[in-house]
Amino acid sequence: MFTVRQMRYFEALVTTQHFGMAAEMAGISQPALSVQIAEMEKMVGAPLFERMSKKVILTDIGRRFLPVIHDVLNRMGEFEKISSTSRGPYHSAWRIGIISTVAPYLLAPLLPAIEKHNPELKLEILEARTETLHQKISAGSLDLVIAADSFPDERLTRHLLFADKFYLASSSEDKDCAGGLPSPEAIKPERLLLLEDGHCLRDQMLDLCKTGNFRKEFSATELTTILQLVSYNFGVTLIPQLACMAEHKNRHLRISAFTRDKPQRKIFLFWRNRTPHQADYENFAGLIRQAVTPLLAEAEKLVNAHKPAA
Amino acid sequence: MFTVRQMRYFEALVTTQHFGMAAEMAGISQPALSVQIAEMEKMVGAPLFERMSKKVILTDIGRRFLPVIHDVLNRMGEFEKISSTSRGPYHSAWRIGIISTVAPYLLAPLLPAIEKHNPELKLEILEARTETLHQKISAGSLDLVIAADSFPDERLTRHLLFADKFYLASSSEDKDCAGGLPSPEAIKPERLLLLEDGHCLRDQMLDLCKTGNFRKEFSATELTTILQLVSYNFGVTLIPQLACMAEHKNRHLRISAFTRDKPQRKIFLFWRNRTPHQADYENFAGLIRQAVTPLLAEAEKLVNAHKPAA
DNA sequence: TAAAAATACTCCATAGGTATTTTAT
DNA sequence: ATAAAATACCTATGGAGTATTTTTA
Repeated sequence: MFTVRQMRYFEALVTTQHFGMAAEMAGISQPALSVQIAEMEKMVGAPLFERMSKKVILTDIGRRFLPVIHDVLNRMGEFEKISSTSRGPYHSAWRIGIISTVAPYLLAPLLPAIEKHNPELKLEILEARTETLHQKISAGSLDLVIAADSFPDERLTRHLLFADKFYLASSSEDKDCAGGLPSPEAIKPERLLLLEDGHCLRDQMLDLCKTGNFRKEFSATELTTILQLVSYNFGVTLIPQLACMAEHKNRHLRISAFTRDKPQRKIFLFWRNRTPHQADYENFAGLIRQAVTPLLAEAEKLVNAHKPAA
Repeated sequence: MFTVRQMRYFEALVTTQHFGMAAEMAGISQPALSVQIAEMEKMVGAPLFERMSKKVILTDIGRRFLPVIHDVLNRMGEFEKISSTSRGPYHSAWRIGIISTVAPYLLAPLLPAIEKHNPELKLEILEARTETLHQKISAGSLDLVIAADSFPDERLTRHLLFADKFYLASSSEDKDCAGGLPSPEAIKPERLLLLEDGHCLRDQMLDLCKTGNFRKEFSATELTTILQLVSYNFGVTLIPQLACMAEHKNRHLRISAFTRDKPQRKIFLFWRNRTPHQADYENFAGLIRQAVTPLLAEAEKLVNAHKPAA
């Protein structure tokens, strides 16, 4: 229908009530403005202005367009603001998805680090399983994903954040595990507790333990829940290094490294290949690494401290 | 900033997530659409879309423009509706101003007549004095004015609605006037009651009575009020023919024609010369004439019926 | 290799400018 | 006669088309 130009001219003519002045206000010549107004009137099929000797006023029809044109032009004014406030990378929240076995343990050190080094950065966080996160980042409803290895998609770029070792989590009363185990395979399948289906951590554990014969009567959505069960000696499970410091507060939980194997998962930061924020995201990966490094180191120390005792 | 075209293309690209399909949706070629989107991105100074292998999605910046663009395009959709509902002359209310000594008496028969013959027509009515009405119709905040003779403005077209005779209004107890008077000049100035300053009817009366020596201690904004005073024999006044039938209900009021002079005022319908509704307004004038004719005739009959008695 | 978007170029429609005419006061 | 808008005519810009290249999966 009307062009933005024409609406500007219309507005100028309404305010000045004079073709010459309106043209001046719009920065064009009087005939140019006359032509555009005439064009608008042709489209509507009726006069929008009543030409009087000394001034020009809206017709009843023209008057009906006025509020809409005003609104449209006002709203379009927002474009400038959006442009100018979109300079840096932190003008809108980054929508990040994190698998649920990482999210709580990672956010604890990460959010303070962001607050300290990058207070401009706002995150929108979605905690979900790998598959959901994959769908959402592909569809564009997430900008970033933090997930583990098995996440093959050529359209996504991934940067390694850290390697997350698996330790054995058992009850402090569990005598079988008191001396540690050589490898995940040594776990008695009937004592193995797992997260519910769909969690990548569950798949990784099954893979490492090389069994399908685990305790199917227990399954939980949260690792914390599993670890509670473990602490009451209902069974054992694998605990990622990242989770150690948080879960270690539970005194009945014994965490020990495997004596032979050193199983681990790798945690990556993913983004779509052609994001315009490649560089920002790389910096962000660095920030995450900085934030988790001390946490992982503490966990390492904790496990090694147990070793001589075992 | 953006043109309406560009916003349409933007919207198409958001929904199709594909340059080729968006171009098809917009009815143009793929390069044409690419160029316009590129132009938008150049203006913003940042990419609005992230080009992926099989689809195209909004960047965080692009996402900020989306709601505004949607709103703007939606609002612009109203233009079509406004145009199409602006076909006939009755799509918006006619803003009519009527001098207060005419308004109540005229509207009584006019509004039913409109309801009957022109139910589509809606009026916005302003009752005010001549000067106010003149200003408002000149400024364009009124479309029509109904007022009396003395209303000289070359930029306004006027059509005669009717001639409104002046009769003598006196109390039925007023013996001086019992036999009628030959002319307004015969009214004793000290008995003459007038409307407050600014009413054209007051000026007309003063003119007709050729005096400045009237009863200054009474003045009212409503003719009805004056006529109440008259009925209690506080004085006399001139009553316009149009008002007779309405005011005649007061039994103490005597209305009589002057025996020698036949003073009158003429009531006109005014509009701005170059209104696009000339023809409609002429029809409207006809409607008003039709509506008042019986009222005036009744008044005439009423006064003539009194004559033999006098 | 195939699909998709970007680029190059040409063309035409449209907006704008200047000069002039028309219209109304 | 004057002021204002409309018209005529020319120019320049910008949007669109076709053909082609570049890019990425």
